[in-house]
Amino acid sequence: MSLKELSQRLGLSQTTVSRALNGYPEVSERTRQRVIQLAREMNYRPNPSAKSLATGRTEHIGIVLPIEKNLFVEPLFGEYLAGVAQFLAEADMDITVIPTPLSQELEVYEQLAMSGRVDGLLISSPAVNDARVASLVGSNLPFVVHGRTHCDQTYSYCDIDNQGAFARATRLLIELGHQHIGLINGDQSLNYANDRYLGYKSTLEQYSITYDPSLCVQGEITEESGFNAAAQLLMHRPRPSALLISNMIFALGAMRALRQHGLEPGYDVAIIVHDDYLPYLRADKFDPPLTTTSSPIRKAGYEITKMLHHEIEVDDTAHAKQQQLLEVELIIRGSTRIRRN
Amino acid sequence: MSLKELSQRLGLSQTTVSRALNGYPEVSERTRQRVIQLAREMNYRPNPSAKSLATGRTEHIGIVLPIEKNLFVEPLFGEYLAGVAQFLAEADMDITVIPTPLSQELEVYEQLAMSGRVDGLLISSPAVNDARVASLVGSNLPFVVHGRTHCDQTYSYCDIDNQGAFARATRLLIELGHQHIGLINGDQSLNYANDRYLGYKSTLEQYSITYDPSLCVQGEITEESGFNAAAQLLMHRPRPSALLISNMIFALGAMRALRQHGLEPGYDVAIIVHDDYLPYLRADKFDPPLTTTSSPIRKAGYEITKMLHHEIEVDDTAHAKQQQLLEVELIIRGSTRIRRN
DNA sequence: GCATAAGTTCAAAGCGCTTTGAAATATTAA
DNA sequence: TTAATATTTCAAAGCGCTTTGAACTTATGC
Repeated sequence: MSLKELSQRLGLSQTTVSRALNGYPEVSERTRQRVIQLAREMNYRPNPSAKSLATGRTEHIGIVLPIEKNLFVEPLFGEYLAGVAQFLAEADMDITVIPTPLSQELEVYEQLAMSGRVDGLLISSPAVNDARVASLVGSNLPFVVHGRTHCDQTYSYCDIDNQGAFARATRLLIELGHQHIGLINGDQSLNYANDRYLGYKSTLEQYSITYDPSLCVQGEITEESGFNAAAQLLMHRPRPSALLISNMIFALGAMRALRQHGLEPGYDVAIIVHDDYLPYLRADKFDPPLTTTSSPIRKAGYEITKMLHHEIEVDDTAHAKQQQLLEVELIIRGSTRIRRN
Repeated sequence: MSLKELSQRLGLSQTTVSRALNGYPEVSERTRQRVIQLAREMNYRPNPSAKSLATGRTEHIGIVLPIEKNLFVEPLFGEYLAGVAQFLAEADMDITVIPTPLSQELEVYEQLAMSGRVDGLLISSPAVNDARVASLVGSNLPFVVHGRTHCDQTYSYCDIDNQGAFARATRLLIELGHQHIGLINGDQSLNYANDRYLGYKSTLEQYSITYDPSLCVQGEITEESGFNAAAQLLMHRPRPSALLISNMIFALGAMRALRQHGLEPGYDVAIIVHDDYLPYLRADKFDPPLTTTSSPIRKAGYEITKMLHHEIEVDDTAHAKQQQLLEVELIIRGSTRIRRN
C-alpha cells in the first residue's frame, strides 16, 4: 500500500494525501478526515526510506558500538540506554546502533558525518582527549557527548561533576579522620575516571595529605577487578582506613575482599562508592548501606537525548551548542559511620 | 558527493559507477579501479536511504524496546546485545532499536511488518504465550525468537534448554540429599522462567518429593528482590536446605539474606544459580564459588543474529525456519559442597 | 458584479540510488 | 572481411515519498 495507491483510491493527488497525513494546514478538514480514515483502514505505512530520501532526515540517532570495548562501561549501558529510549519514544525517533570493530571506529564516525544515515550522534565514555569528538566538531552532524573531553572548540555535552563529587567524598572521609584513603577507579584514560581522580587528589593536597599513587588503582569494571583492587590496597602499609570506589560493581568485589581479610566494611574500613542508580543493585540495600555520591545515569540518558534532539531540530548548525551538568548527591549511609581520630 | 556527481567526473554513466562500486562483473577491471580510486578520493558514501529505497533492503535488523519493561531482563541485555553486535559487525549491518511504550508494542510490530523499516526482527524474552510471535508468524518479515513460546506454527528460535538445566540442577541437589529446595525465579509468565520452573517441579515429582508452591518465589531481577525472596524462603518450615536461583543478581541478594540470617552459603544452605556469563559478575569468583547451570548469553546473541541474517538472505519466505538449542553446562563448585543425608 | 484574497487541490520535479533493456564496442570465428 | 558473440557501457525508468509553483474554487469587500 503506497501513497500512490492510496491517493488513487481517494481520487486525490499524492500531494494532498501526503499533506493531509502530515498535518499541513492547506488541506480542508473534511478531506483530511477522509484521508486519515482510509489510511487507517488500508493500514497504510509510509516507507521510511522514501521519506528519508525526500526529507533528508532519518528520524534516527546513532550510537556507535565498539564491539571489543566491553559495551561502554557494560553494566551501566542498559540503564543509560533506557533513558535514551525513554526520550526517543516521546520524540518518536529510533536508535541506530552501529556495531564497529575498534580499529574502524574513527573511520565510521567520519563516514556517518557524510552519509546521512543518522540525524545526530550520541558519544559515550569520552577519553581525556577524545579523537571522535575532535573529528566530529569539524563536521556538521549534530552530536552530544555524555561526559566531557579536552577540546578547544565548543561542543555539546551532558556530564556530571565527577571531580566535585569525588572531592566532596574525599573531604568527608578526611573530616571523619581518615588519612589513608584508597581509590578504586575505572580506566583513567577515560575522562570521567580522570576527573574523579583529580577530585580525590586535589582534595588530599588541599588538606596537606601526601598523595600516594600506590593508593590509586584502576581496572575494568568487574566484580573481580574490584576484589583485586581492594585486596591490593589492603596490603598497603599503613593500611587505608577508607576506600573511595568508582562504581557499584567494584564495591561488590571490594567488600568481598574486605570480608575475606576479616574486615567489616563500614566498621573497619569506611566506604564511599559512586552510584549510577542501577535498579538491580541498590546502595541502600547493602549491608551496611553504602554512602554514595550518586547521580542517575538513566536520567543522563534522557537529558542527553533531549539535547541532541534539540540540536537536530534547530538546525542552526553554527551555535546551538549546549552544555549541561547534572547534579551529584552525596548520600551518607552506614558505610562511613566509622570515625578515626 | 552523489553518484551522479561522481559519475560525471569520471565521464561514466551512473550505471557503470554503481556497478563498479558494488562489485558487479559487467565492468572492466580498469574501469572499476578508476572508479574505486576516485570514490575514495572524493570520500564518496552512498546514501543509505536512496539505496534502501531502490533495493528494498535496509541492512538493519530491528529490536523493539519496551521502555517500561526494565530493558528486557536489564542486566543481561548488554551482554546479549554485545553478541548481536559482534555478528552484525561481521555482516556489516546495523541495529534499529525502536523504543516503544508497552501499550503500543503490538501495534509497532504490526507496523514493522508492513513498513520495510528493517529487514528482520529479534524477539527477546518471549512470554509463555507470546502475542508478538503470534502476530509475526502471519507476516513475511523474517524474525527469530530468543527463547521459545507456545505457538502452533513453526517459527525460528534460538534457546537454551532451561527445563533440562533446572531438572539437572534439581536432581543434583536431591542426590546430595536435599529434600526442601527453594526456587528463586524470574517472572514465570515469561517462557524461560516457566521452563525452569517446570524442570524443577517435574524433577521433584520424579523423586516423589511433594512440590510445595510456597517454596517457589518469583520476582523482577534485582538484588533486593533476590534478598527478599531468600528471606521469605528462610522463614519456611522446614527451612529449605538448598536454593535454586535463576540468575546472578538474585544470587547476590540471596547470599546477603543468608548471611544476615547467620547462615553460611554453601555450608548451611546449598546454592545453584543459573549464570548467563556476566563478565562483571562471575560465579567462580564468589565466596564460596557458586555451582551453576551456565550458558553464555553473549553467544546466544551472536547465534540468534546469525540465524536471522540467514533467514533474511535466503528470502525463501516459506520455510527456512531454523531452531537451535544452545547447551547448558552444569558446573559444580563450592556452593553445593554440603550434603544432607 | 467584479476584483482580490483566501482556501484547496494538483501535476510534476526531485531526493540518490539500482536495474532493465538496449546500444556501442571489442573479440572471435568463419 | 564479415557475421556472430562477448564485453562494456549507457539512457531511462523506477523505488515511494515531499515539496514547489501553478491552477482551480470559494469566500470577501467594495
